[in-house]
Amino acid sequence: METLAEAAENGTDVCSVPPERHPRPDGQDSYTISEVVAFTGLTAHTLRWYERIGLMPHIDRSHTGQRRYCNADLDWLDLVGKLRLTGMPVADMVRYAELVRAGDHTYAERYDLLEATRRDVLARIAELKDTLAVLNRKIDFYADAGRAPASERR
Amino acid sequence: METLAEAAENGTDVCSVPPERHPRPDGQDSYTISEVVAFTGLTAHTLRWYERIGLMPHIDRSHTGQRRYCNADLDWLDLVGKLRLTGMPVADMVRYAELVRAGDHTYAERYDLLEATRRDVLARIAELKDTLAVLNRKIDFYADAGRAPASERR
DNA sequence: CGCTTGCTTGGAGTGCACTCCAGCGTTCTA
DNA sequence: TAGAACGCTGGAGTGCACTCCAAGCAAGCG
Repeated sequence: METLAEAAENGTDVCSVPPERHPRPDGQDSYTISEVVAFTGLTAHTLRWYERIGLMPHIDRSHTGQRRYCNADLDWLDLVGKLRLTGMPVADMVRYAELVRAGDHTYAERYDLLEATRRDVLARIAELKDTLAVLNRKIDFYADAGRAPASERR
Repeated sequence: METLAEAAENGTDVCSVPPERHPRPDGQDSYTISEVVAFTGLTAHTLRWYERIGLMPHIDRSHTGQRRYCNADLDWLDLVGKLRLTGMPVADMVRYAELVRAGDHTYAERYDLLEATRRDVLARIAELKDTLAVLNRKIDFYADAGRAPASERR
C-alpha cells in the first residue's frame, strides 16, 4: 500500500478509482509487453510509442532491459483508453501525464483539464443523441418504404 | 415539390427528415460555395474535396462553371456532418451516397447501413457514459483534495 | 547447443481527412 | 473600368495516431 505522496512521486496516478480486478494481485504484478497487449487490446508498437511520447510513467525494466508493467500501469492504460475514445487528442493526455508526474501541486490544473474534458464528453453525448434521432427517423422511413411501394414523401 | 422518384433520380436524399428552415425557400435556393461555407462551417476546400471523392450528389453549376448549391445539398451536408461526428469513416459515407445515387432499389442496403451505424452510435454513447463516470469520480477526488490537505488515499 | 519465439531500438512508412498552392478566370463594388 | 474579392483546377503537403522495419540481444525448450 503506497501513500498518496509516494504514488505522486513514482509517477502513477493518485486516484485509481475503479475497483476492477487486476490479472495478478499487487505484489506479484509484473507483466511483459505481450501480456499487456492481451489485456488492453493495444499493440506493442503503440505501448512503446506511448512511452516515447511521454504518455506513460516510467515503466520498470527486467535486469536485461525488458519492460515489466505493473497494476498501476494497467490502470493508467485503462484511463488513457477511456480518454482516447472521448476524442481527446494524445497531446492533451500527455499534458495530463506530465501534471501527474510533476506531483501534488498540480491538482488544480488536473482538475481544470478533467473538468474541460467532462464538458466535451457531455457535449459529444448530446450530439450523438441528436444524430441518433435523425438516424432513427431515416431507419423508420426505409423500414416503411421496404414494406409499402415507394410512393409517398417523408 | 418533387416526387420520391425524382429525388432519387437527381441524386438527392429521399427523406430529408428534419423540418429545419433553409436560408432561402425552395425555388430561390442557389448558394455560392462561400455561402455554404458560412452555413455549414466546412471550408471551401473540404466542400470541393467531398465532391471529388463522390460524397456529394452532382452540384449545379452557373453558366461560367461556378458551383451553385441548393437546399437539398444543404440537407445532405447536414446529414454528412452528423454522420461524421459519429466517427463513421468518409468511405462509408461515400458508399451511402452511392446507394442514394443508384436509386430506389438500394433501400434495403441503405437500411442495413443506417442500422449498423445506429448500433455504433448506441455503443459509443454507452462508452462515453462509462468514461463520464470515471471522469466524475476523478473530478470529485481532485475537488476534495483541493479543499483538504493531501493525505488520504482514494 | 541450436532453434524458435519474444523483446529491444531509432527511424521510416501508412492511412485518414483534410488543407493548401499556383496560376488562372469571374464577379462585385466604387 | 479598375481593383479587390471570390471561384476554378490538379496535385502536393500536413497533422495525427499509429504501424512497421531491420538488426540485434534474450529466454525457454528438446
